Amino acid sequence: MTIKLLIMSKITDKNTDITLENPEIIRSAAISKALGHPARIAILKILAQQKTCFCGDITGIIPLAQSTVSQHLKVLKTAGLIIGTVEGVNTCYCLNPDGVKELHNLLSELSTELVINCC
Amino acid sequence: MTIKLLIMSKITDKNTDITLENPEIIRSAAISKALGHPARIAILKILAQQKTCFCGDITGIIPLAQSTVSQHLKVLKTAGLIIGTVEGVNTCYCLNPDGVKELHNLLSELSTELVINCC
DNA sequence: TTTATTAATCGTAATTATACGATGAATGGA
DNA sequence: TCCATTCATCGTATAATTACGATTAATAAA
Repeated sequence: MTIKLLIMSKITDKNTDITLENPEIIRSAAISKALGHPARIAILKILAQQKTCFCGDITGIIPLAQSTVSQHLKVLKTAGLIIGTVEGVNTCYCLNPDGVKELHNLLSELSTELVINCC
Repeated sequence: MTIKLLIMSKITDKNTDITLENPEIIRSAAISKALGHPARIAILKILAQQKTCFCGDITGIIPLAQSTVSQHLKVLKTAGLIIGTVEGVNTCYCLNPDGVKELHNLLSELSTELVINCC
């Protein structure tokens, strides 16, 4: 086995081994955690439906205080699932394509792995 | 519109409307929350790989105290993602097919909705 | 019967999450 | 310039999460 292949297998191992240090597992958990509140799923769905919207729009739709909505938006932003752009006095939020793609890839990979190997 | 259709449309609305009371959103968030920790994703992957295993096996693989693993197993069980069967002094855990299917359906539906409508 | 093993639960401590109102910075309009 | 609007952040209270060791109940083995 060449050194290159050895390194490749190590990289592969790192992403397939079931370890708490596995970056795929860590990232999947982080994304799932961000999805782990009804308000945040609702926000993502609103952004998917309306493409872009202001923080105030969301506050109008979801019956939570403005500060609470802002906190949820921060969680989604920190998780890389949305992007916020300041437009004058408003902040325009939209889905982050990269984050959403990652979400889709990681979660469909995981859920497929689970359904296939379901007892 | 007949009464039946009216009722059907109401049921449909209940599952498509973006509300914090929408059962699909609530369930998706609950499942995501259960996935929201690396240890729990690792446990699910172990169960997918080994089909069934005892609590002690998992404790051997994941570097966490037995009580902590037991707590994570409880979270997954409460979320309906795994099943635990007492076998003598051991408890045999396996994936819950119904829960895993629900996970797969809800999360792929959500992630597809998000990727399709990504800016 | 006594002892060992397994795994759930209890008790506890530290951290994180969730919600709200209040405050403050930035911008737009009067 | 002054006021209104928007939204992030602060302060804060409460609840939930995460981790651990200790304990307990149930079963298996000696």
